[in-house]
Amino acid sequence: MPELPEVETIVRGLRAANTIVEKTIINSRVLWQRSLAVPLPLEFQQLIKGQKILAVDRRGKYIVIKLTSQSLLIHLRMSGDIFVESGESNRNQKHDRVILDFDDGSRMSFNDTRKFGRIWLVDDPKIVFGKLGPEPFEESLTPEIFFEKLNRSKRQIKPLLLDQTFMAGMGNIYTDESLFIASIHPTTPANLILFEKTALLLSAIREVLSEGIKRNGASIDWVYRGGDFQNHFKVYQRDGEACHRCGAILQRMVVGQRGTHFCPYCQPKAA
DNA sequence: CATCAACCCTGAGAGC
DNA sequence: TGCTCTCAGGGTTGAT
Repeated sequence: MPELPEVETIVRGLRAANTIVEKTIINSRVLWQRSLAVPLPLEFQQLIKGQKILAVDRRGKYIVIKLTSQSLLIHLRMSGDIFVESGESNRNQKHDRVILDFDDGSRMSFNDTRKFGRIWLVDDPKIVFGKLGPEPFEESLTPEIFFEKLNRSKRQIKPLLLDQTFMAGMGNIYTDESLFIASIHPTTPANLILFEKTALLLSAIREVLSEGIKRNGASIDWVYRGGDFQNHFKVYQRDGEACHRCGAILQRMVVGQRGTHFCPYCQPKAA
């Protein structure tokens, strides 16, 4: 499930020389209509044809592809992935949903098994992510401001961190890992967390995301292959196993309708 | 404002 | 081997 580090890894790959930047889209194929959030397939194909790719960026979990006169936004959601290739492909193309053909004979495929991913072709990206919260690495997001944001909410800390309007980019994995590092129970009301603890949480978030980016960036090929961060989870999907820090048996519970993994000893409910 | 259920989907894993 | 059932999971929407 692509979260910020996975999306960042894909974006860096797409940004690499001779991948998609500077190429012109000469044709597009929409194999699953609902992968397009906006506009409708026919208009999408007419509008995107002839546009050149100028740059690739990331905002939260969105891939932002700047075109000549518009922006192509891609959200991978649960199972989305991007492949760029030329000539015959030995890849499983079963779940390809939208394909862009380039002027040099190569193509970019949006592959999405579960069909949750979405693509937007818009004049102004702000229309799509106008309400997104700050980037976790934004310098203006100081420990003081982070504390104030948390202090303003009575919501449980985990669902709050997953709320993209609070902060953009966090997903289930990195949230569980961050809360473990900061020793905060996932159901703790945000406004009850003391300043020192919130500062620790912010640095934990940045540490975990950086580690994720580093691991996925370690992929040999530019295409996202899953990286190897999954081998470094401290709590995620480790319920029933021993906590690396204290040896207690890690637990799983549902918080805000999400599977949540934590250490009952390191992350006591009293916080 | 906070919480919650339903929905969108498929494949993996469990149970038989 | 293979069938049926359950469920995860990001984000949106609508109800409480």
